Amino acid sequence: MAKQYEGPVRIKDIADRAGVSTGTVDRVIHGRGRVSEENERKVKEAIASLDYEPNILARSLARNSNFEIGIVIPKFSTDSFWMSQVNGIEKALKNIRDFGFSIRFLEFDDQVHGDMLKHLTTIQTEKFDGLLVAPTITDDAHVFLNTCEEQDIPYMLVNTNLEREDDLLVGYVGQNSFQSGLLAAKLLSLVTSNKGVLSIFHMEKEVDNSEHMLQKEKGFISFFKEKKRKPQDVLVHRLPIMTTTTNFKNSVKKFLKANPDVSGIFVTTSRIHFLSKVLKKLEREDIVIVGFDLIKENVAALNSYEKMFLINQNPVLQGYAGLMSLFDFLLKKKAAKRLQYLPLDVITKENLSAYLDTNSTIFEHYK
Amino acid sequence: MAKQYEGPVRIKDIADRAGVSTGTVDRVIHGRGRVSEENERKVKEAIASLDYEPNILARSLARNSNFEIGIVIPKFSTDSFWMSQVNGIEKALKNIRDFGFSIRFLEFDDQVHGDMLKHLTTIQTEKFDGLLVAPTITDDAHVFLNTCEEQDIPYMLVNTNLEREDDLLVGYVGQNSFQSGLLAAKLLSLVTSNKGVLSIFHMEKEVDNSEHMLQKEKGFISFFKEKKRKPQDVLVHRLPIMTTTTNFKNSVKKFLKANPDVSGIFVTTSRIHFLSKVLKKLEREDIVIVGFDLIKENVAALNSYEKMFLINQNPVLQGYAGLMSLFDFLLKKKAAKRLQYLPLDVITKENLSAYLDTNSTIFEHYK
DNA sequence: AAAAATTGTGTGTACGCACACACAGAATTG
DNA sequence: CAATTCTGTGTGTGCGTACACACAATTTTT
Repeated sequence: MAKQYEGPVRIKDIADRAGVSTGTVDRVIHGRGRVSEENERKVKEAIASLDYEPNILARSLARNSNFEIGIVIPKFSTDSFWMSQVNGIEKALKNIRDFGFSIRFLEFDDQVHGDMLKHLTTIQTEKFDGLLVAPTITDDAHVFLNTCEEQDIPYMLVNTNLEREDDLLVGYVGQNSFQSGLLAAKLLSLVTSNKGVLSIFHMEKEVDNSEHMLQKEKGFISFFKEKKRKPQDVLVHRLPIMTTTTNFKNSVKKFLKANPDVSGIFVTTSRIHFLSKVLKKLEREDIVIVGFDLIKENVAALNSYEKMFLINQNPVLQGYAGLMSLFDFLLKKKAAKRLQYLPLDVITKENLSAYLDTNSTIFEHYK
Repeated sequence: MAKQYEGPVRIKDIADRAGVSTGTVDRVIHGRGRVSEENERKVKEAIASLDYEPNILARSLARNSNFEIGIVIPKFSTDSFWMSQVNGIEKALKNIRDFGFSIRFLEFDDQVHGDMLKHLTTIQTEKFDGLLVAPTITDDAHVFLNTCEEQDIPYMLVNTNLEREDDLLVGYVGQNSFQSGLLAAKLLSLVTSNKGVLSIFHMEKEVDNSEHMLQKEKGFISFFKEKKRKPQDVLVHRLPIMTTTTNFKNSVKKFLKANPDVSGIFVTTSRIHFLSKVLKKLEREDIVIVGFDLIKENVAALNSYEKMFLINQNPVLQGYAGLMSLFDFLLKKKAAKRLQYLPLDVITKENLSAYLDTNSTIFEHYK
């Protein structure tokens, strides 16, 4: 009773079996109407009994349609983290270009509140088929995404997750910020042998408007709640972004004078390289530090500061997976997983070179 | 001077530019000959200057051929490492099925010398378009791969790298065994603070026939050469695979009696869970151990033995990347990178759950 | 030296499959 | 009976592939 293999079923086979033309079958498949009930029934029966599945290659080729995806991320020309994201995005693009996908960058300055909104008119005027958005500034992002909803444009979030009830929200890809805070706490705890006081540095202007930083803080603190250490053992310190290096150095100096028993510091951004330099100058290299992202300044810091860990968010993979999810959503009409968390890679001076060697190659051939 | 975007370059564009027909362009692309030097030069110039890349959809559709790939790996029904490889392979297959790819498993027992060779007649009789081979047993593998050469079947190596001068060798994907030995040495060295003697356990029947184990040993030892520690500080110990657990326990016991100052052991296989159990029984949990692979027995070991590290080879990614490389090679006629090293993930009790959470999702949507 | 056969070089075009438009014929309406 | 709507067919398109064929240049045969 095994079904005999007759090669892939084509639309022509359906047409023959139902006694109609391929055009009619096509209209049934796409619900374009203009088919008598009688024929529609026959065609559906034929599709079911022959177990027809359209050839996705021929479909894409024939449709000959273009999908334009807008990439809404912080300006990347000067930022190696976002440059890596673009890297991943372009790798994904290479894979899906033949399917008619093209991209357009809509950069904004994430240090300027409201700058993201300058792209609102572009979104409204041109018709994008999808957007890849890094909602780094929470309130701006919500305004922006509300407009996407109005324009009926599906969007994918990267790097920072926002909770929104929205059918057009394809999903989120990035790190689990809460988990990364937890991991940072574990690392500091392990290496300092639970001695001294630990601290969180938020080195960023708008902390309360940065969802991922808040999540990292929560994760960090929750580790100590579990371990029954007193909450007083954790200091949260908010530093505005440095206007001058001297400025920053002085505020760290003041902080250490007030808290001489600090044994570890968790920096919730990629700006940890500023801290490592200052600690060296202040001769406080006994302090263990944990920060984020394998940008080049941090690679240098890792090599010169002994007690330092980096947690990498794998920006290349983020960009790659982000665009691919939109592809899946638009072409296969397949919902992406709502939350795609990427691995938290721990990098030390020791495994740095192996990490750099290997991670560049894993996308070589994704199709 | 920016290059204007004119839509995808088609084969017709090349033909126009070179002043020939599409057929001629096609013959140049595929090296089918019958093209004058003059025209060949013109076509190649046009391809280069227009940055032509063939539309992979149209190519597959037109070629209308099937590719059958043989998967030659150790039997996976009872082995969770190879099961994960199959997992990755099947994920890759899902992506490339529409391009006419199908697979067929040719399993062998890697604990039985020569078992791999039972598939030789299959290779010779049926015509495979490509093979994905795990050359775990060196001499068997060479015999096998020589036959591939005779049959003109391109092959991709996974998990274990072999040096072969061979145009049909597409590439290798897996870990850098030498580097992983180096990393193991670093970890042990760090945690034991350079006190005591370190040892390598090869828990496998045929060590000299397992290229990756030999490489791990070399990497491990080279670390200490750099650090100017005396070679005597490293003991290499070869254990045959255990016939009975008691048997194994006794040989470990004997080893520890002879070498009471051992502070760390590097196990070059995934069988580290046997060792952790024995050390617990012998009350030598002071010994730090490093081993390979996140198989379920090792996950359990990780949770019950404090001083243990695992280096993961990411089998899912290996299988995935292996098959995708063959796809690239056969369809895009693009040579894969000869060596694709995957990241060396260090896993401890601490980051285990985050690792398990995240790593499953990254293939969701690769196309 | 002429004719025939062989080789070299190149063009034209029918696939593969799904899509979508132009159009034809039938049924329905006014 | 003409005009409109509905239903369905035919066919050109997207792009690359690969075969059939044409024509020229060269070699071989007579």
